[in-house]
Amino acid sequence: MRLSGYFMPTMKETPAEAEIVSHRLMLRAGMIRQASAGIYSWLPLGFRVLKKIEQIVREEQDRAGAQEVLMPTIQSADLWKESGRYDAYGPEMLRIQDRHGRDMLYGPTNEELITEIFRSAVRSYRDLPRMLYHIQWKFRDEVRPRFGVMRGREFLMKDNYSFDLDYAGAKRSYNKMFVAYLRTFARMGLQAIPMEAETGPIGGDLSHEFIILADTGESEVFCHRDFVEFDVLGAGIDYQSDLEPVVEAWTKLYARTDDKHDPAAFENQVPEDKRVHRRGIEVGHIFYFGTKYSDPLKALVATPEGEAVAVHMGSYGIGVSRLVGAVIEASHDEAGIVWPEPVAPFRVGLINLKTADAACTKACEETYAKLRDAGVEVLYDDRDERPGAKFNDMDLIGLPWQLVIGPRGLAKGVVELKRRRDAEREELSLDSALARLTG
RNA sequence: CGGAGCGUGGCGCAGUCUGGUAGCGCACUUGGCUGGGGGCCAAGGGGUCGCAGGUUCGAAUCCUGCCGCUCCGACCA
Repeated sequence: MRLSGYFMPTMKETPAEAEIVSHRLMLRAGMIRQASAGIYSWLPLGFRVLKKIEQIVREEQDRAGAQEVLMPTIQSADLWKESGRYDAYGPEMLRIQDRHGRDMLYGPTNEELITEIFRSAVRSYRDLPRMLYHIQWKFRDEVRPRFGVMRGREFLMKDNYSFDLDYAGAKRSYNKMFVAYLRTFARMGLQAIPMEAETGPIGGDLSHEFIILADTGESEVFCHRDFVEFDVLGAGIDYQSDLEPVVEAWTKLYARTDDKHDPAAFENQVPEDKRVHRRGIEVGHIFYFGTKYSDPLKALVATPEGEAVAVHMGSYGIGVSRLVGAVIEASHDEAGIVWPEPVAPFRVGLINLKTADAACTKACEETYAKLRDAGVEVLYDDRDERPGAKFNDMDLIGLPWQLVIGPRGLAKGVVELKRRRDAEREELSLDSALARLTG
């Protein structure tokens, strides 16, 4: 992509409305624009990141054996009256009426709808287990939206629902999602720690929140330091195998958010030098809630004995749009965003230091073509701007690699390759730089 | 929903107390000089001062109501 024609309105100054760093940087980098409180438009750069994150979530859901569907944003209130949550949910739910005066709502979550879909099609234990998920916009009319996309009213969420015959089956599904979540966040360069959690209005009795550590996080967390070094991607995962040992390994150490925190237990179970007390951001939440919805909504299946029983369900959410902000909270510096490669909007930023210089521009154009031909996602700054403006913009948007080509270096036969993460710069020939970026 | 604050050009702000018809920096346009970390000179364009009503000869400024947004708290993916 050529920056000269790319819609990326960066800002030197920070809009007054943004308080936390991810919000500020997303606005300054031209990733989002606020439409109204807690509701955002995604501009090209931000949208690319959102799509990258969404795709990683999708791949790991599929790998764990879940199947993607797409349910609507607007739901009929009838189902919610049936489950009893139409009255229970409160003003967070955006209630609307269609032209016939029928009660509708903009879905804050989808347990009712998925259960309705399931019950209409499944009758026998032979059709179990199933895991169905979708990635869809939700709306929760928060009292106070804040933190940009981290706590918006409208947000993109992956929610998965599992259906099993009994608790043992449901626990197997729960374990699959537990492991899938660890993999999902690890692939984005995030160390997510599963913590015992309150189940909230969704309900249920087995639940973990996945928290990433970040100084600007919204909640206080307490955990064992060993969590920070756990590696989940190293070992291949067979989702057909018994995952209980993996889940146990990840849950036996102390890890709780402040509302579940027990100082005495913390001090008992965790040696002083292993105690971590930091702030964190919730990026995922998994629940087992048994027959809470299948009972009232009569999602029944026949057992091998021919008895009709309510299915055991779980739900598993990941805040996809929240993750964009969360990654930035976990990965930035004074100059701007520092994208982990898997979620970066582009892998390489190519900087033409002097577009007026024919030789320099020729080298840049050729390099741009070669990188694209090699399948590298590259953003080429071909604007007629001062070098300083280009450097600052490139640091701000945080692409992992910057390839800097200028007349001065070309005269010596070198270009500069800069790694955004640690600002390490290296002068090398254009060919070796290309080899590095395409290899 | 309690508490606090803010709405003045695309962004950041001054002007409001003490009423006299709107200003600064950045950005933008044109020309020139420039060119390795947000340059310089010159000339320009752009604002119903959130909305509505009121007071006044005269309102960004005073009064009333409304709307929007932000921050702290309680609450949540």
